Amino acid sequence: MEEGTSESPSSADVTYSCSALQWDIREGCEVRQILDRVADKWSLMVISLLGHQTLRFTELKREIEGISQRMLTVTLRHLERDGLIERTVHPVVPPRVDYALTDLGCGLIETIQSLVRWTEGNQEAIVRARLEFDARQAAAAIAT
Amino acid sequence: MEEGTSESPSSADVTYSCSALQWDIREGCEVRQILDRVADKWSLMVISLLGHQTLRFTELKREIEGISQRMLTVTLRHLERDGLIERTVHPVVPPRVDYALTDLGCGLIETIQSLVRWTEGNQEAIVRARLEFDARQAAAAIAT
DNA sequence: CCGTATCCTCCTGGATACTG
DNA sequence: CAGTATCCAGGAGGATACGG
Repeated sequence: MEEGTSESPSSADVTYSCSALQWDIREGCEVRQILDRVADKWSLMVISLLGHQTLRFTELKREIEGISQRMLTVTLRHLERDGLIERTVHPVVPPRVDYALTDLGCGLIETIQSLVRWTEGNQEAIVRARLEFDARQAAAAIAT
Repeated sequence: MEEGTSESPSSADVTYSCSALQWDIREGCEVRQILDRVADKWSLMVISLLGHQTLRFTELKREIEGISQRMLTVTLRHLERDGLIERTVHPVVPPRVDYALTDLGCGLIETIQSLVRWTEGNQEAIVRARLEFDARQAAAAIAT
């Protein structure tokens, strides 16, 4: 497992005061780490799927088409380490492992939804901004 | 500029229905893209700094210790493209360029704060979960 | 079934040097 | 001052094969 154990290998521990958001961003700061987890390519998929129900490894893999076995394992371990999901091993053959959201994980879903709603409410504006921006770029390129 | 122009180079356009979060995650979906922007290593720093006041390029670079000139430029372009910040070039010598948050950007700050508050409110639980997890890992490793 | 171990590729992002 | 261009190292993540 080479992914970097969230131990924050970089020793640069600079502190910035960001009063607009009322927090200090440090390398390896909590906020940063949670944000990284939230923005992780697969984490949100897993969290949202487990929002409905408990699922086992293979079921998750089947639902999340495109994820590799390795990345599903890695993602699940991260979420488990952070206490967002719970892993239950049933001592049967063939092995059966269930994954479920913890209370902490449920709370995160609530929070994320506000971000999602904001995005949905403003995505038209964003798309429009991008089109305008790209148009300006293109115009500038032609002028060269 | 090799960073991938958000044009979504991957043609895999799979759709999953995630009713827990009430949205479809597609490769290149809007929600994903905004989330990526929010979780970007430097974006939040820039946004929060511009939350107070208009700043120029060098001022931002000075405030965000550790950022390279290239990454500041890239980050600013992305935010500008999405309509979150506004870039004003003053035709003077030496050149002066001001960056300010747009209304859209201000709205994003509001939204992010709920995530930040959640993180702050739960970071003790998360740290505790990690310690327990790591302890279990260590115990399992010794047992080998 | 549920992983872990290994390899290998591509992308991100830092360092550096150069322009208007 | 405010970038752009180029090069390059390191890590994320996919494919594959194997183990309990």
